[in-house]
Amino acid sequence: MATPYGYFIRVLEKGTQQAMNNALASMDLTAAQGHVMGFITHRSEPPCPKDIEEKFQLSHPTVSGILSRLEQKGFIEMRPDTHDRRCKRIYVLPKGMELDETMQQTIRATEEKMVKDFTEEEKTQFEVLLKRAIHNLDISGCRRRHKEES
Amino acid sequence: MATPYGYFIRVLEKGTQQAMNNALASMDLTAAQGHVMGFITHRSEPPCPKDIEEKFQLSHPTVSGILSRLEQKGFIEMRPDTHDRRCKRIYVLPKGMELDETMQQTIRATEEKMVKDFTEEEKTQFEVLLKRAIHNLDISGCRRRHKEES
DNA sequence: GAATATTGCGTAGCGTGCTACATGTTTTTA
DNA sequence: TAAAAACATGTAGCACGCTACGCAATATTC
Repeated sequence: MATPYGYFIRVLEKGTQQAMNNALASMDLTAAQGHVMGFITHRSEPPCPKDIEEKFQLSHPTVSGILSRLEQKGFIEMRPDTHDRRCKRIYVLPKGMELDETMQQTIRATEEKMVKDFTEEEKTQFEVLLKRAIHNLDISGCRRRHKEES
Repeated sequence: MATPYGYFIRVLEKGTQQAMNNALASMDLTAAQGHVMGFITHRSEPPCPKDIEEKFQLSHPTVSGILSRLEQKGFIEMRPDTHDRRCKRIYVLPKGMELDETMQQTIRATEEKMVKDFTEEEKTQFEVLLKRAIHNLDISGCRRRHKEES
């Protein structure tokens, strides 16, 4: 076992997940739900589930489950698109809007905590290495076809 | 959204997970199961579930589930410790022993693919930064107390 | 226009992560 | 020795990843 990067990545991922969960718990949100809420709130157009799948590289059932829970909590609402009835449009409800500011701040604070003693160079390096590692594996999240980055 | 490290970490973790799953699928193993099998096989003493929890920073129910599946597949066997009947000792069965060589090789190959175009310096740097990020979050996996590194 | 392919979503079922609670076994304390 | 604390494991129940399958709506092809 030369250098178990996989181990560190697992632990780090679990750590960030947990830190986010703790930070967002007071808002009745999980980490995944928080990220999705942020994305929906800051879209010019109400997105479809499909957009979220692509953005976060998640499978449909995963996104579907997260959206159900968000809907159940009264943060969002889903209505079929008027033109293409296959698509569902996701609308943020007032209760969901209220979360936004605190949530973004919380997410940001947690991100920053992780690299709190990194120099600017190290931050850049870290991001570069993460991206290259992702590229090397080239599963690119799922087996979805590539699209131009949005 | 300054620098969403969290995003890259999630994607990278998912990528390695998936790569490992694909690589080990032919052996009827998942990534998690493979890592646990490796640990059990290369222990001088047959470990307890507790040892695995500490090694991989996982909760008891998680480890418990993985071990059940490994046992069901006939790779391992669990018997109560003779001296302390609270503990279960985990023994690798012949069918599990057979896996080892191929499995270790596969895991290693996937790890190396991830950093295939990294210089030695970059590899070191990557590991250092991952460790520091983990330390900064200091959830240290779970809420378990620290122990001397084994 | 009709048959076919593609697309978007839903559900079933599983593995892996968690917390919270219960059980039985040691160890410690009184 | 008896009561209490600590410890290792088990189970219930949930969130979130996945694959595989099915259905309805749109697009494409003939």
